[in-house]
Amino acid sequence: MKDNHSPILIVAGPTASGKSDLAIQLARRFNGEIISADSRQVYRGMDIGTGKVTKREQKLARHWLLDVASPKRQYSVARFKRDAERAIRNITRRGKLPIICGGTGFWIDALVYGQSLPEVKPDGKLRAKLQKLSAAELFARLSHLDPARAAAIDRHNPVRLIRALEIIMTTGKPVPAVHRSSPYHLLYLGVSRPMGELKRRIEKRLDARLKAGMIAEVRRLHAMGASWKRLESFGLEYRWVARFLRGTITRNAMRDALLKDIIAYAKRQLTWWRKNGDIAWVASTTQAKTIARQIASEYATDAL
RNA sequence: GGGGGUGUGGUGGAGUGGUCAAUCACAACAGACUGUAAAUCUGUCGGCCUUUGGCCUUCGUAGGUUCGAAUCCUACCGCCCCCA
Repeated sequence: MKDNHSPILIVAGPTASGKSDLAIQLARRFNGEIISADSRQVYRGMDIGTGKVTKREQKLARHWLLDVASPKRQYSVARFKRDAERAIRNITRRGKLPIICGGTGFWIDALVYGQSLPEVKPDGKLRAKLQKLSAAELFARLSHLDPARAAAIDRHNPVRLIRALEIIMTTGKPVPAVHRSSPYHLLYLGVSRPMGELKRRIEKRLDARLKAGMIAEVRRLHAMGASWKRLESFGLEYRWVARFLRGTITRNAMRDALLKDIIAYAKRQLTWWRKNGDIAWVASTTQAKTIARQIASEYATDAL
């Protein structure tokens, strides 16, 4: 853990684990600022459905990368990486501790493990064209153009196949292999809870969101120009509430399906982190505080 | 009391004589992930084994018909509907 890299605290964890609250506590304790690593909280107007921290909570600790994009436009890992790096530099320069907090594992890893993403921007036209092809056809093309990538890719996954084709067709050269080292001194916390407890929290929170005006929020987004298709692609509350608003399902069916989907999502998040040996998992607030104390001493002795 | 219907794996629900351990969906479990990542995608899912195959036990219960039954017959039990 002793190196010259600047320290970064990460608070990751599945949805409804309580990581936002913990991050705020840690920020207050260690003079930190929070960088949200959440692929849906970057969008303006998506508040209730994403569980975005309130303005009042934002006063307790400064938050970065909330509300930085229009829901009508595409925000992506690459932009996140660039924006977050800028935020980290800004925070560090002022002698404060950057705290990455979020549930989007892919984004956190892209930022924190110094992966270089291929310099190929999404090409809407090309994607639209490729979308018409079946997975088998896409795979056949990729095998022809970039056999190495084809060998490693999930041949059934159109999203992956299309991006891989986009890269090879634009650059003509294969994607470099991933290396897993970090330019930062990582203090990687994971907030976990027993599955039963997590499910209860998810359900309770879902009902609170419905009561708090989640349906109106989605209606507003659509009125402001976010297409049904777009809302569908946001997943979870935005997907299911949009279906309800279009009248394809009842309110009860919406709630049931949504609950299942959120739970499945939490499991997928856990799968992402499970294999990551850098993470120190905390299961309770007390445990988090203990770890925080350790971090405090470490941070004081070798980081600054 | 009379008539009709129905009972399938954790759930819903197919299957109506052989190719059925039983379509499918959901749940459950496991996994992938390089600019859509709350998205997208994969595998397992009765039990056991020497696991591209073999064996065993399952389709309300008990018998029966048949070379062979989740599928046909009889009785019983449960549930539903109609008539009384």
